[in-house]
Amino acid sequence: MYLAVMGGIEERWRKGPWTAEEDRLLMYHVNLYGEGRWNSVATLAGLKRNGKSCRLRWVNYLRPDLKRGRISPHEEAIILDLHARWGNRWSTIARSLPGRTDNEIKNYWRTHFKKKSKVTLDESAKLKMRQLKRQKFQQEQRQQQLQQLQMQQNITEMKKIMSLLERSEDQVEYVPPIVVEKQQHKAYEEQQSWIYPKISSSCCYGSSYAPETSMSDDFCMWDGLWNLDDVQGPTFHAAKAS
DNA sequence: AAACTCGGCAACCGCTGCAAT
DNA sequence: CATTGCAGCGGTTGCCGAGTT
Repeated sequence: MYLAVMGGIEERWRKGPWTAEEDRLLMYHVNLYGEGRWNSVATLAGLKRNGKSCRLRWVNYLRPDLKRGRISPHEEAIILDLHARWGNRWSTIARSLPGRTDNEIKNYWRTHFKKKSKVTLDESAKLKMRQLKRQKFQQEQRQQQLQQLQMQQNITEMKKIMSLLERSEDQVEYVPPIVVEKQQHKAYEEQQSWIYPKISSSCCYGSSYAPETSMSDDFCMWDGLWNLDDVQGPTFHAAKAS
């Protein structure tokens, strides 16, 4: 959106770094009226910023619950772990790190790990990468297993129905589709409960992985399977492409 | 001292999903 | 159902300071 002024066109919205005064105005209005409705915050506060810019400034810099300072080794481990699981879903990762923003984590990843993956990796990092990739691979395997189980179940279900249909019609107890669906759903949940470990609903980090298979046994195989430059793996790319 | 490189970070841009109309 | 506006997300850019040549 632009505002015509003498001698040409000038942008209506201010851009670039925020001043202390702008910060003060924004903080004052958010504290007064709360988060959300960023476009009206911008105009009410008398800021020449668009709502988007206001939101970003608040979320990434002014929010009182933000944690300042360097990322701790523990946080780094969480980032690595969750990135292996979620890929570049920074906001999802940020939810597991209270006080850290998606932007912060994204920047941290880019400056620290993106480079590390290209430059020489020390052994511990390599080990970590392998572990993470292996976990990802196992997850995919479980997914496939589950799909196969579902298919098998559908087939047996179909067979059951077919055999029932073959019998005389009045002997058949009619099972409404909704009931079949419910039974299938129940069976599916049962399968999930043993294929997947219980995952905490409140916090995505902290959920346990499936039990580790012996590290030394399959290490060579994993080593050969993984291309260390490609951290995200085939599933991630496929998902992204679709 | 000047030029250059690089890391870190704030901010912008384009896109998507969703709710309201 | 189509349109519109908004919030949120991920990718990218550009600035700045510190370190190096």
